[in-house]
Amino acid sequence: MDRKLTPKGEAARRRIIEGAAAEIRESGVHVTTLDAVRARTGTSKSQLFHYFPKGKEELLLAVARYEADRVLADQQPQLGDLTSWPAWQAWRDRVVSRYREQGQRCPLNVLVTQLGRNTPGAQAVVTELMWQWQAELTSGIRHMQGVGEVDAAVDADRVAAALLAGIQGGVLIMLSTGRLTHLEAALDVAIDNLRSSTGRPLH
Amino acid sequence: MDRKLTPKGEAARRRIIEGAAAEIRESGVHVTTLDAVRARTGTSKSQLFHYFPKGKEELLLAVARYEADRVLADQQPQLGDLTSWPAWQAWRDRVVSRYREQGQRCPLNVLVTQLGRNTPGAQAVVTELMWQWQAELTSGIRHMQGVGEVDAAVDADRVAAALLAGIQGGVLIMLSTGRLTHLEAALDVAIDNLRSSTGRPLH
DNA sequence: GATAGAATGGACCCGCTAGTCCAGAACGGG
DNA sequence: CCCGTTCTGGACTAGCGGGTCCATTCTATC
Repeated sequence: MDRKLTPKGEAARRRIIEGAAAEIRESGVHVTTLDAVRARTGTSKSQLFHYFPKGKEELLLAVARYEADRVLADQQPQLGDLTSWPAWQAWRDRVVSRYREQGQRCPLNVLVTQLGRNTPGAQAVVTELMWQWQAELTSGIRHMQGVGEVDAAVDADRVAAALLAGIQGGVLIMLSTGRLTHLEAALDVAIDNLRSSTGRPLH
Repeated sequence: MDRKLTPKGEAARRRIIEGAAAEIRESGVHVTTLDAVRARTGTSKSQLFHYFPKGKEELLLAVARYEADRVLADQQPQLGDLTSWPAWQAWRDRVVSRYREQGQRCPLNVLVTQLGRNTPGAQAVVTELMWQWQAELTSGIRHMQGVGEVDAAVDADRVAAALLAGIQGGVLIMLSTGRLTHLEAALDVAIDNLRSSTGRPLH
């Protein structure tokens, strides 16, 4: 990983990763060829193998890391500040509008369903992403419990897990059907249920 | 589609589809080669193109239809009989145990994330599957509203959409992380919220 | 400004895979 | 039993894509 790279080399390496990521987002990982990446980034075959000696697999792993970082970053600062109902709503709107914009070019889904299946390394990246994402949601729910807006008896971690699943599924269904309704439903129903939990009779 | 096929031909065609489906479930669609299907099903190259003249794409579409049929069939009869809380629980357990058994070899996910992306035809198969699945869930919720077990003010279709998204995401996360917790959480939280909806103060 | 190591260009190779083709076997209706 | 159709076997092709290799140019440091 930490080979000696001059600034120029660093820039080239970065250019390759970003170009590959873009190419993969547009075309899918199994359609993307090294030659397409090479052409898009204005590099040569030997550069690809110079910066990623283990070849395509190593490049894909780097792309996975790159995309994973973006997924959560794209939801900030809202995701890290789920401290009131308007804040929850703002985050919800942010998520929905982001997925509306990007349509079929979905870094998250590419990462989870295409990159994440190939190697244990990429799988670990996905797992880590899910872990962090859920931690943010759990933290938001706990905060709402702290200020009495959510029933203290709610299992924050379980609800966060369910919400995360709903988001993942909503995105997946959007990519299959072209409709955002399921993503919106998952978010709205989850938030509604949290909001109306206070004073709800426990079973 | 309805070419003249003798019983023998029908059987061969069927054998090819099932073999291809099994191969794809085990190895993934982009790894599965026609030669692997050929070897597994004890057929020859010319047979593959005899029964699927348009080649691999046509075969994959047939596999998509085959797998889509199985996904819902595997949840029956429970999915079609969501008429009491124990019945809901039975369906929930059925789903969980099925996905626990099959582990990484998941027809649903192969269909949605690998087959469904290639052609408009396969995409339509996936959309249709989601549509039917959600209709079954909606129908179950409406029935519970009819017998007074779920608040009549609940938007059955929206809650069903959210639940479906949760299932899809739960399965997806299971395939990424190896854990069933998110699928279970999505199912349990959704059912819990339905159960405790009666008498809940509406926002 | 010399020199070692990094960065780049691009031709080449090899294996793999979808798809073609033709010859021949099996089948079914008359 | 005959003949057209369906079914099967397997060799062959064409092109693509990952990976190798070596020659050349650039860059940093002393």
